[in-house]
Amino acid sequence: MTNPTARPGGRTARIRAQVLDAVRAELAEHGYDSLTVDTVAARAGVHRTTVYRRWGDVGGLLADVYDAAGDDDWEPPDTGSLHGDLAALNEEIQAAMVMRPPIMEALIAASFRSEAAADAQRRLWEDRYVRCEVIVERAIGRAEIPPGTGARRLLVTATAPVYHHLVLLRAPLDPALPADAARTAVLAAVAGAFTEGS
Amino acid sequence: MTNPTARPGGRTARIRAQVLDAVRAELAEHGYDSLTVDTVAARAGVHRTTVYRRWGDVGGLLADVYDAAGDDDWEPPDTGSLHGDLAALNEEIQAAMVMRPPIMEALIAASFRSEAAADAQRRLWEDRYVRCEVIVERAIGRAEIPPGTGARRLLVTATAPVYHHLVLLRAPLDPALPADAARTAVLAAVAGAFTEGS
DNA sequence: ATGCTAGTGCAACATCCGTCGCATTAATAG
DNA sequence: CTATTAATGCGACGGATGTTGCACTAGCAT
Repeated sequence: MTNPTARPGGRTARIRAQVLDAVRAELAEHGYDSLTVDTVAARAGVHRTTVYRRWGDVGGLLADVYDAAGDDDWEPPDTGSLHGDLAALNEEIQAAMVMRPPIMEALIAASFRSEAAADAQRRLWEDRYVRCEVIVERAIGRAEIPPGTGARRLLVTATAPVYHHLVLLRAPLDPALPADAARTAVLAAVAGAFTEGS
Repeated sequence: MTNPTARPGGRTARIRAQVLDAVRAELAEHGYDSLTVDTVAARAGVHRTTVYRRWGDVGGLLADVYDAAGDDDWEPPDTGSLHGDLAALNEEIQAAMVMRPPIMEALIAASFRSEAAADAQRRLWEDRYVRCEVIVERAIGRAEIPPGTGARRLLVTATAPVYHHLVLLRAPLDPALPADAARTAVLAAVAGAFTEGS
């Protein structure tokens, strides 16, 4: 017996699909600036009130777009070397930040205005870091880096400069940065920077 | 002969001071959320239009608060070791992000909405990184790290994880992170991660 | 089919946000 | 002191942003 109050029927799902499609389309055509509840509702052929009631604000819309995307098929790169994996990962991050439609960029911007978007962003990054731990495990298996290397700290060291450069400093894209940051993290890991006992 | 159109007289300066004080007070009492042009104007005893004309938006106000602060007296820490300097620097960054009133945090949030705030932020960070280059020079002088070590890349490697943790991931404050990130950067620098010729 | 009701459409409303034209004030030059 | 003219005050406006009450539509159970 399902919850009698729930009603995930055809119309609800259909409207959700219409609205989320409208968000993606609007994002692709006019970017994050013109992404307002009104615009999305009009494009989806849905009344403003419906969007406000179900999603609350723009951040809620983006968060739902992200959850709906549910990119559960994503896997971290596997190039055969730690440096190759990290560099490829950083390239993906850099590409995602410049991507059209700029979903990633929009989500980050929205996370400063909406709690829902901030949560979606936290969930996304947490998920990604967990999935990427296999990169470190493989490197340990290849004896590239010492056993006991902390995966999370290594991954943050490798990727943080890319985010810092593009999101915070908003500096022009630096093609060498992904590989450079990856190389730095590898050298630090080899030197034992991420092993527990000092 | 000064420019006859300029008029930096008493009233202009007085109103600027009133408005900037109001921004700081409002920020301290109610945070960044309730920091609107209207609120600030009312608190400063100034008309809304005046604020809109001179500062444009909330980002402009924050940018001017920052410029007015003009912390030209700031100097990077000098502890006697590269690791000590970087760890102290990261501690300062972490403290600035938790500081009350949250000027730094507000400036970052505003930089996603206002071009003026984004510029102020860029200027601030650029200035800080340039000033911090002396940390790397001193370390080279002490023969802690190889000559030719790129200051900027070393500094970004050391500080980016702190920003990433607090601003993007919005994770709870990690007291060990400043020292850890500093240690990582030192190890990478010693291993030659930031020297030009490979 | 029929009734129930979650979900939606609709319109009116209250704010907030930013801009504009014009009157007024006050800093500066002479 | 007087004239000039930035800078400010003021009110009104147009548009965007959310909210609310009510009617209605369409899933779902029976």
